[in-house]
Amino acid sequence: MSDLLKRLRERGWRLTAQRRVVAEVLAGDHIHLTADEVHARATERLPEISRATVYNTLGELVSLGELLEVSTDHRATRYDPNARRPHHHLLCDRCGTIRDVHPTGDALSALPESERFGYTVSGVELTYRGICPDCAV
Amino acid sequence: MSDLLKRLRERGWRLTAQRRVVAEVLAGDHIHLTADEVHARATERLPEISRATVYNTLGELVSLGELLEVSTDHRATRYDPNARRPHHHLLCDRCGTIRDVHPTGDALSALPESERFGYTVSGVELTYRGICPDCAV
DNA sequence: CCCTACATTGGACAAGGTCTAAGTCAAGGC
DNA sequence: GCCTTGACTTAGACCTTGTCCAATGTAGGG
Repeated sequence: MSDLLKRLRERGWRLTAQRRVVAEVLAGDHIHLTADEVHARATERLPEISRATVYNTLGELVSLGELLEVSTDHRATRYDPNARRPHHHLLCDRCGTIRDVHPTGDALSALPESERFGYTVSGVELTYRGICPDCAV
Repeated sequence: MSDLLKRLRERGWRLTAQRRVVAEVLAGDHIHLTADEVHARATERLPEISRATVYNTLGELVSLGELLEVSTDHRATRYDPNARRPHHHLLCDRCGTIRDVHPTGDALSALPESERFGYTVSGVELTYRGICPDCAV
């Protein structure tokens, strides 16, 4: 966490209370909050933080490569703090819970040249779908 | 296309002019329209069709398994008529164009038991990202 | 400790999508 | 062929998510 803040400082980030709180709220594994959830949790620690600042900060962290946007459905975008460790997602179709997973193999090389249509392919996202243990009752 | 309408009729779908037009608009390969685009094209053939009906019809086709929702970014959901033929997607990060692709291998079996967290895994989506030839200039 | 460029704020705005109440019509029964 | 009825459609209000802006506040270098 303090690593993150240090890295950002080195890149010229001005360290404000708001930005620190947003970074704190996002720390951890299997964390995939929406912007509004981030705002709600940030408000607990810093009541006067505004929605606009949360959106701004999330956007900055995404462009700095510290945060990943995950859009699993037509609802709110979720933010994934594990941008520095590559991984994929396992999603519960009932409750929407997301887990980080690490499949074997290399999905990128599974796309043959003939299926690339002239695109320069730079990455691949895998989203596994299923029902989580809590919803399986 | 008439196959689709026939299948739906057998499942108790009442066949209206609006539903027929929506189905017609979605026919074809590499078609990934947003709801508003569907509405715009449907309006050309049936000027009085409403937005609500387009949304209703798209939603019904999705639950019937005839249509796939694709949410690649934080923008409008796109609808993919190739739900009956399994495939994945290749997406241009600049202009958002989507192509249907068929990678080799079985991504489902690439997720080991230890990474399933007790979920019943039923499917997997692959989204390749890159730059399309038109944007590569 | 001051200055200033950068950050934050609240509220207006926009896009995508859902809901409702009232009117319309497909299709089965006669 | 016509009636009936419950499913379908409609317009528009409304909700949620996200963006933008002008005014205000403040981190951090000098």
